[in-house]
Amino acid sequence: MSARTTQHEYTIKEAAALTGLPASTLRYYESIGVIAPISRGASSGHRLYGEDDLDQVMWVACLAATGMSVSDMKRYVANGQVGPSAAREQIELLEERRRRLTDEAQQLVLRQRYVALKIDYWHAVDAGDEARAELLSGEARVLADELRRA
Amino acid sequence: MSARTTQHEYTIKEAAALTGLPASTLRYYESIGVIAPISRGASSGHRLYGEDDLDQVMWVACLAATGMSVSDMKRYVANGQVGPSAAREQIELLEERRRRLTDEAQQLVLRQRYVALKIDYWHAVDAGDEARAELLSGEARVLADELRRA
DNA sequence: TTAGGAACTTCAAGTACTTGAAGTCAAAGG
DNA sequence: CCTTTGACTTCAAGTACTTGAAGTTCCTAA
Repeated sequence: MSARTTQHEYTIKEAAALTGLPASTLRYYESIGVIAPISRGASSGHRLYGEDDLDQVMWVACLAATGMSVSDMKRYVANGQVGPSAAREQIELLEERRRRLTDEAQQLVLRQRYVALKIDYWHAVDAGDEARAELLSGEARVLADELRRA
Repeated sequence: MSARTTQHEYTIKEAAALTGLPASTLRYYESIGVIAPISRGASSGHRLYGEDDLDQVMWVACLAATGMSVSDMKRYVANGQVGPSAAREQIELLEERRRRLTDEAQQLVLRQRYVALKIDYWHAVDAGDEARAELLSGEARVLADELRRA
């Protein structure tokens, strides 16, 4: 590393704002070892986040956003510090994430169709169109049947 | 109510898929009284969700999705009953839910791209392709920013 | 310099699910 | 008919925060 002399330091509140994680979660992640211990102010004992700390927290925030569990994040971050030797495990972890995201996407499409159907249904009920409401109810049933086959 | 003779019934798995709430959450909500007790199969004891039950669960799912606490949902459902009289309010909530699902879908696509990029990155590292790893690392950073702002 | 308030600290308890264990039930294949 | 497979059941324990209490420190302004 080169010119780190001008390393700015941030309070927990600033770090929270910059990474999008609540301050309470930052403390929690540190307490269980998902992120490394943050240095403290000499007199205050308050946490002081450096640029490097912020990078790490942002990385963890990304993993959390993809739905990775805390224990997996812990392992992933630990491996990231080890280096290229952990590439295989990184890939395995990420492949698993990808599979889960694909499943999620399929579920999401189904849900979008169901909600759209329900909106039409309540419009029909509101308009007193009993026949159309019944029809749309049937379509919801078809959607459920499709689900059984999938 | 009129032609409710053709009322279709759904398993907890189907109800979960259609409403977007996990089966475990459906049971949990029922156990704490957020949703009414669901009728059971005569011999099996398994829950059987009717169309009306599904409407109620969908309603509760909408409330939950907007961040309402469980205790508030309980009070809300207990006081203001759910029915055709509330069609307009149902539609409003479902429209909001549709918007959120659209956002979720967009977010999901970004996450898929992010994870795919990270997989490529680690493959590059594993293959010792420094240049490609560096390139992909930069791309991931751009995408991470997009992910956070979305 | 001293008072007040905002922001920080730890620790314990609460919330809202989520998962695992152990067992029941029902349709499909031999 | 019997076994296997898979979805369901309850209940207890675990997870991932989140909130609240009680106390300390920082900052501003009189």
